[in-house]
Amino acid sequence: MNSFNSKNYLQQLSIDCVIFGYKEAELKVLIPKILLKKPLYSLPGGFIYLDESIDNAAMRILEERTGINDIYLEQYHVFGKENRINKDLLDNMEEFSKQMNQIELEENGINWLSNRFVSIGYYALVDINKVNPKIGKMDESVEWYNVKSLPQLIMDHGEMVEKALETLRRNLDEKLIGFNLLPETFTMREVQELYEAVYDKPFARNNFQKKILDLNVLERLEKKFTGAANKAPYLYRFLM
Amino acid sequence: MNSFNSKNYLQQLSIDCVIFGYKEAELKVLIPKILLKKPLYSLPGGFIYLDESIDNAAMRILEERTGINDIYLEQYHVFGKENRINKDLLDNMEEFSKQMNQIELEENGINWLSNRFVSIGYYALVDINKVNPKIGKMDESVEWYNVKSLPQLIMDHGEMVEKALETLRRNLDEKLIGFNLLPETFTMREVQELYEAVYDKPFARNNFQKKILDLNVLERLEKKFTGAANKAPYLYRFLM
DNA sequence: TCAAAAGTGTTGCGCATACACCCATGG
DNA sequence: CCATGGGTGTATGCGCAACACTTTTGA
Repeated sequence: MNSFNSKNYLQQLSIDCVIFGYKEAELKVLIPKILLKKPLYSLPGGFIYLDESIDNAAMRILEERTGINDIYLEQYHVFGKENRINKDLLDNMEEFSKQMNQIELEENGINWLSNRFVSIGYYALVDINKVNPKIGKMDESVEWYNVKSLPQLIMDHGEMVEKALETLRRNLDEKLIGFNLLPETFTMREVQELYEAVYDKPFARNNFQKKILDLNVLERLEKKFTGAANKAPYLYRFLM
Repeated sequence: MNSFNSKNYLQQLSIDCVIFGYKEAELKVLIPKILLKKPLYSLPGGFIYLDESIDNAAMRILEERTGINDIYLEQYHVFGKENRINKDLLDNMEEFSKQMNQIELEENGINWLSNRFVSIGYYALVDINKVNPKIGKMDESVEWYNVKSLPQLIMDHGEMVEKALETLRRNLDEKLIGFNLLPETFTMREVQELYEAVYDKPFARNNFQKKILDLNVLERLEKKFTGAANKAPYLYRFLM
């Protein structure tokens, strides 16, 4: 891996990704923890090469983090307040950077990071079972957090998650993108619990089943016998 | 006015505005014509000062063009293909720039404009009667064009209008933003013709009236007598 | 009195919701 | 045989679309 060189990137423009996953009836977001004295949590992000489209940059950043590359991905908002500076990070790098000279600062991108950045927000929907979260160079760990109980995030990243969730809610029904969060086959109960996690409200079981089946985008497969003392549910596969 | 200095702006990031107006049952877009041998049409755009939010930059650009500043304005998409360069403009400035030296090129922003730009798309809804389009330094003219018969636009600006119109259609009902396109008072027919212009399809008069009135956002005022030999329509005012 | 445009009412359909019931499964 | 959870059917209300009818206006 080459050392950091800010000259390769578009200046003062970044990408941040809200990566949604789903497991055990919870909508989750992938959040790295930055390795510093005071723990900082931030969205996975990155920069755009001079000869790279913003969509490709987002895909590259996602692949770096998740190891998978056929991900549902959508640009949803640009965050560009005038004072959008990564103050949390800089405050906690003071002692770190004091021991460096100017050249070292440049080489490690510290000066670069002290700039104002306009950030393009993307959200991604992944099958959480296929993801092997990769810990970045600056990170201590990467974890899935329930979207309802995220740790405090740096800068405006909390707001970025909020807006991503709003967009997901608006698009879930219309674009039928929810199935990107599920494994290859799933039961109707899983679909319902996913919807309930996204909208944070219950749905009536019979009406929900009817609504989803009437979309005509699911193929009914064999039954799933779990050993439980009840009727075995059908498995489904998404057709599009 | 100061001479152009690219150092004052965020690099390689621009804003382009699709300014919608409405008149005579037509949805219109404000398009400047760039002053060159070959006529070029482009969206009104500009750049972002280093200490300016992107929303404020968009408002400033709009005010420069329209003279009004309480405009409905919404960021809708970022356009960032890898080769997004203003080739049309550069091709037509060759002889122009041949006669300049390097310093003059810099001073006039010609070199700056030859860069790749990521552009944030905004759309605006204005009361066309309040606007006095201002001709920019580089422009030959600024005109309102029917969105259905725009001239050929440079770069991806045609695509930008398309996407802005899609967004407007999605938001018109949900956010009740259409009234920004109408004058202070208006008849129900005008509202309907506006909707028909936006969606490019007819609506049934009685059902449309009922739908709009049931929103409870209009105040019914006095009747409007035009001298025509038919029942006088009510005037309405938008309440929000 | 008449044409043109505005205002209002009625009916039917589709969709979402609420309630109810039956079925399969393993202990 | 029973508790549990899955699958399906029916009634109701609301919003939208299609139809019809009445009212106002100035020539």
